[in-house]
This record gives sequence, C-alpha cells and structure tokens, in this order.
Amino acid sequence: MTTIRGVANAAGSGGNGAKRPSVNLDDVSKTIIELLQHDGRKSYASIAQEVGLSEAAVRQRVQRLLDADVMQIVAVTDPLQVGFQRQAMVGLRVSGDMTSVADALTEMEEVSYVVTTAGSFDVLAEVVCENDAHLLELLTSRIRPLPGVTATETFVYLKLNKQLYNWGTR
Amino acid sequence: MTTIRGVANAAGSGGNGAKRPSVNLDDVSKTIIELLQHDGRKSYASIAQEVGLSEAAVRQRVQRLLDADVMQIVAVTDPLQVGFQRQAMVGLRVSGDMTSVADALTEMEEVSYVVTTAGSFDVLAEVVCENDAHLLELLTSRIRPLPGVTATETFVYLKLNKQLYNWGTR
DNA sequence: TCCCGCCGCAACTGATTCCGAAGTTTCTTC
DNA sequence: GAAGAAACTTCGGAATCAGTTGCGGCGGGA
Repeated sequence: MTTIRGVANAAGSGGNGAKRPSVNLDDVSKTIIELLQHDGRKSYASIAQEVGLSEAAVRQRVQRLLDADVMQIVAVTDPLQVGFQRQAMVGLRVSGDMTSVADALTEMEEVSYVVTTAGSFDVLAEVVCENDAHLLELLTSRIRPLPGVTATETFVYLKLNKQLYNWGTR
Repeated sequence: MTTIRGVANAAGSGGNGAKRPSVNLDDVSKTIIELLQHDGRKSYASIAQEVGLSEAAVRQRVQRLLDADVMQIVAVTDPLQVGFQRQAMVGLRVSGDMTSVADALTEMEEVSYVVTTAGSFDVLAEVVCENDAHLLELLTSRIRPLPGVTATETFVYLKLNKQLYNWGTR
C-alpha cells in the first residue's frame, strides 16, 4: 500500500490497463498546481519560495503529480491556428454499455477529448481533423459503426472563443 | 506592420481588445510545437538539437509563439481529480448575434471552453463548478438570462475518459 | 542600383536552475 | 516501542537559461 502526503493513491483503475488513481491533494500540492497552471515552465526554485519548501521537494512533488496523472505539463494550441481545418464535437447516443464505446473512441488518434455524460447524449467526443474529407471518413467509417452507437450528432466548430486551463483547485 | 519568418502577424483582432493574430507557421516552428505538446518542460537545447537551430533561436521562437498566442505552456489537470465535483458541457441555442453570447460566456471564470458551432446548438460552453449548487446558480442566474439565449441543454460529466493535446500540426 | 533599416540567427558569458545522491526528520505499522 | 517507509533538506557539479552583441539576408525607398 502506498500512502503519500501530497498524493494518496487508491486502486481506482478503469477498464484498460492504464493508471487512473483517485487522488487526495494537500494545500501545498494544490498551490503548486495552480502556479503551473499559469506558467508550465515556472522554475522549481521560484515555486519553492512561494510554497515554503525546498527546491528539491517541489521537484519531487511535481514528478509525483505527473506520474500519478493528476496533471500534465504541455503546450496547448488552437487547432484552427496550426493547420487543422475541421474540428467538431460529436454527441453519441449509446445503447447498452457506454464504456466500450468510450474506450474505442479513446483509441482513435483524431479524438482529443472523450467524456461520458448524463443528458440526451451519453458520450461527447471532440475530434480534430485536417479537412472535411477526413472528418467525413472518421464519422461514417469509424465512429458511427461502433457497436452500441444508435445515433450521433456533429457540431462543427466555427470559432474557438475561449480555451483556459487555469481553473485552480478545490 | 510586423512580418516574421516563423510567425506572420496580421491584424485579426476580434471584438474585444484582446490579441487574436492569424498566423502562418513554418516547418521548424511546427516541429517545436509538436515537441512541446509532448513535454512542455523540454529544454531549449534538446529542441535546438532536433530542429537544427541554436538554443537561443529556439528560445526566441518559443517566446514569439507564446506572445502571439499560438500556444500556451501550462499544467492541465482533470478537474474531477482536483476537487471540482461538477463539470458539464452546456449547449446553447441563440437567436440573433452569437458573438455577444459567446463573449459573455468567455468573461465568466467558471467557463473554461467556449466554441461557436454549426448544428442544433449555436454555442458550446464547458463549465467547471465546485458542486451542484454552484452549477445550478451559474445556469439559472447567469447563463440562461443572457440576452438572445432561447434554450440550453446541460450535459453533466460522469467521467473524463480522454484528454490529450498533442494532436500535432499541419 | 545603392543604401538603410529590420528581422532572425549564432556566439558568448554570467547567473540561475536542474538533477542526483546522501542524510535527517516525521509518520505509519506491527 | 522499534522497524520501515515516506517526505523533506542539504549540497555540489552539470546543464540550462537569459541577455547582449555582431553578422547576414531581405525588402523598401531614394
């Protein structure tokens, strides 16, 4: 059994063999996350000064948070600005097990975001495509034929108005 | 007028006074972006080695890309893992100008994502709330009363299955 | 055609940061 | 209460970062 101050692991893995630990964060880790949400390249030393720990301790905590998949430090782009002409949200209605559909969508590289929801759609998937032909092929040949999918609705993006990730922690 | 090799700015600002430059990326900048999409803390030196530039040149390009808002380097978390109990996608039907509604949503701090779309919803907004009461207040008191909003539908997230940002460039 | 200004890149240097290892303290568990 | 593990601190060498300078290519205007 593993028990950490900042990150308490619990056996919460889902269907696929990947890691999905449910976590419990203390105030220091929350502050570290919030600082990195504003600037992913902020130095460990300056973070340490703000949270009152040594530089090495901050480094270890950040590594732990990354390993536990609580956060990821990445460059986020607006797809429309980097050459992807078609982006869309696809709502799916599913009969039976939603998990297998969600897992199948997760496997597709064009799919950037998958959530299971309560509402008139059971699953929402965000897809990033190069052009209309690519989007059409993805929808008709790979998403709609998935077993259990009874209906889909596609919302093509016209403009990305806001894209933020610094919502903090609670 | 400003003309850069990697990033060509054009006066493309929208309604609000913020920066919204349309851009044109060369292959080197695209490669830099893709490397940072996988690891936002990758060192400039190692990037320089892969793209065949000096470390300082890479650093200046990255700074330019950040200034131009082509990308942002941040820590991305799963809200459900950091204490936000309720996350949802809100679909809105709007009569008249969608822009003002989208702008109003953009101003709200609980709203992390806003897109205008083609389909049965005119605008999709992702919201991050602490609990049900918070979500209810946001929907009834601030989103639904927005002028022009004729209907809304809320999809409460049950599970975040996938969240990736390394879709590359084209 | 020549000149001049601008932009991007390379090279350089001091300051800062990163990183691994070892030692200490605190907490858990039996 | 003792043993073990987890988390933190300290520390020094290596690597990286940040700012500046100079060079070369490119485009605009006289």
